[in-house]
Amino acid sequence: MKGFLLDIDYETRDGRAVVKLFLKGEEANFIAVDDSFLPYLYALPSGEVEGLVERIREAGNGESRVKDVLLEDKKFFGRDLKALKVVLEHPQDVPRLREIIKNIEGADMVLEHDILFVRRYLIDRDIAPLSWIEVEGEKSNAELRIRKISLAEGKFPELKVLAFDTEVYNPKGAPREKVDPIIMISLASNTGLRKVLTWKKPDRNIDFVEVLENEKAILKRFEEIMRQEDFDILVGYNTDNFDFPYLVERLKKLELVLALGRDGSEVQIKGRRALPEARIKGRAHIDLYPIIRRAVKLSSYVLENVVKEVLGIKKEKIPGDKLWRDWDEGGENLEKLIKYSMEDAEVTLRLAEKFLPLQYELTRIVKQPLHDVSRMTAGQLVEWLLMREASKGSELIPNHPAGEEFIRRTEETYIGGYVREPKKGISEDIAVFDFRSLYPSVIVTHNIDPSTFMRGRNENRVPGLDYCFSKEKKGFIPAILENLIDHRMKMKQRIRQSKDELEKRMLEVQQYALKILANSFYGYMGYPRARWYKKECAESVAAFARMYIQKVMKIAEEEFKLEVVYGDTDSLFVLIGKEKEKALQFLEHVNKTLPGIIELEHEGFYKRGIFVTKKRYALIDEWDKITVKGLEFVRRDWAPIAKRTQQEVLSALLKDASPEKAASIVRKTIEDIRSRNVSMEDITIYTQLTKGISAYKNIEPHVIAAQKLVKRGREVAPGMIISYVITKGTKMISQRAEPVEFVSLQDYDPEYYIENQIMPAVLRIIEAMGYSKDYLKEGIEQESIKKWF
DNA sequence: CTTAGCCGGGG
DNA sequence: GTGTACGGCTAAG
Repeated sequence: MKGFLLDIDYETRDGRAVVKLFLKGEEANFIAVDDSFLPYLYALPSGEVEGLVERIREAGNGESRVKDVLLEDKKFFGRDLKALKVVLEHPQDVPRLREIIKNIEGADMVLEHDILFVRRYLIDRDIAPLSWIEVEGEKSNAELRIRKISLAEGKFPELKVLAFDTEVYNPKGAPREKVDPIIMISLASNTGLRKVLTWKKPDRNIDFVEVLENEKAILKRFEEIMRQEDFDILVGYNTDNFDFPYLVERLKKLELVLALGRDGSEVQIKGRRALPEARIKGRAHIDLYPIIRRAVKLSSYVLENVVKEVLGIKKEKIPGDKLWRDWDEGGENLEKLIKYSMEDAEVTLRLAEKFLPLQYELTRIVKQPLHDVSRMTAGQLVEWLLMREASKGSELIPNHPAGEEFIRRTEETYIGGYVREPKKGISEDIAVFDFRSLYPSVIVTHNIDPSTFMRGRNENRVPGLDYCFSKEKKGFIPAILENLIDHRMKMKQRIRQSKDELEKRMLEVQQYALKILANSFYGYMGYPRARWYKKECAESVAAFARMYIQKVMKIAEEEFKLEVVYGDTDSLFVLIGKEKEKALQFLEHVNKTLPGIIELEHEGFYKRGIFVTKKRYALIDEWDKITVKGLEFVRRDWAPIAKRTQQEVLSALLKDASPEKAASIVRKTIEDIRSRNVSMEDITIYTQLTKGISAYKNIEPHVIAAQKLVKRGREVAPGMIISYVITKGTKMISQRAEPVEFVSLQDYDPEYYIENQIMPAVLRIIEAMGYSKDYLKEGIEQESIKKWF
């Protein structure tokens, strides 16, 4: 039978671990089970093997249940060796045996003792989630008992995706599980479902509303819809951290059981100490929040902002204190609330359509469950890819670093990329070049791998270091990376040839997934938690890269007489004047001198740029599109006026090339602040109170402001956004934070807003203009820029 | 300068 | 569940 693997899990039946595969069949969904797979670990013998085998078998007698000990030929960091595979009864026997073997004489090391059972199953059976699987076996109850399993061919099927959002009554700031009910559940699916489940009837009929008796009833109805429509994927926004944990607590309180899992199981919240995650067996639960955080850099990840930046949709947010009032007041306010809730689910679905395809592709490359892959960092993705490749090539998988080793690694540092000190100020007609995937190319070209690393030789030597990398055998990591890069090149070729837009889009996502992975290998080797960590490798990649970028800069300056105004790691910015052809000649020449797959590319032309310091600059292209790096105000506890002023200054410099105009904008803003010609909104700073006031050790401005709210008889609770302004006075800044509702424009401290908000935002840029203090002082008798402003 | 503590998203 | 985040920023030391 053929099935598309959606999810995998295991459970214990009669003391035996049974792997459960959730499959989407060609006709119907089904569950297949496999009880033939046993957990194991490896022990490395330090000397004579016979005795060790005996000792392990004896140690296993009784409680620890050793099924078998097998001598295998394996490799460890490329070296051939013998390892003992210790096969056990149940995954939970593994940690116990691990401890026993560690203390047995003659065992050097225990390996592969912490690989989750189902993940190991996927690797060893060589199957992958979101792929078609051929299973042979016999029906037993509602399940198929697997006799044989293998990968199969097939087209990616339509997956049924449900986006959902819950609204919770919250009269005291953050809602309290024991008291505050869930008042709405909104649903939007790619099968056309649009629905808000609630238990308060709006005055007028709204077609997508289903009014039920009470909270319990909407929860039950949610379960019913889930089971009837049998969704493959469930998406939400911050649902790991809020919606599902809250739902689970409410269910306990209401003494209600919801079987949302495909096998009738309940939602499980895992990882209490770290970040929680909500698992729904048989379906993938995807929380878009962590995905979007990794995928796009934004100043705020509030849903409304994400939707605005990513989808270009304007959507209003209902502030926390308004939500419960709207519910209480009913009438039009209730209708508004219902519509907003519906909108939340709808935009979540739109975001899912945008971000899920990449997760699908990463899942298919890394070959671990979608639920897990969607929560992995880039380093984890690389690691799972390496783990599978290691097993294929009988490489033993190294352990994660233990306590002290991890600390040692975090303390190891090395020199990173080369950054050229910029020519400060405005430059015109700039050509930008960068190396195509420089770090991955260096790893492959120079065969950089823990197993090829040597010291004190001369072949393939790392510039400036006593390291070199043998080219005798292709390293484990470069081999995998090369494969990935080849694959991606072929994909890009197919994109160029394809005429079918849909196919192009699919291939585009695939090549992008490969790019993400390829670009993560360098970081991985320098990541302290990595199994294949090797500082010297990461260090060498950076050293080779520095050599190449410096070499190319030298060619630009000495052979082509092009002025290099800036460059960072893998890029260089040169003044090209009006001779655009020269850029291409330079490029062609450079590429003849570069070895292996290392290649320089032309990134673009810009008509103007401002360079402030390393990593801080702004460019404008021929179509007036502005790119800003390192200057943006990403923190939300900046007053709006500071950010706006910075943007206006940048625009004056880039579009008008007018430092005078920039200066006058700053001057005008300062005047406005001094003369109090600003709005409250301009100067209000927002920070969330995330716990009770007394729980804070550090007293920050928003905490002081919250204390003042309490003093005035207002209730504050965790979760409230505190809006405050900094007022006049001589005390510390934090002591001068006042809740915005208790102050007027007469109270704020202009000097604070000028010195701590406006100045940091614009001063660096203004200074980089080569704006001598003298120039700024012209006509104004002041000593410094600060005073002049 | 380094170190310790806090924050995010959700309602 | 054969597992335990993370990177950025601020105030204090």
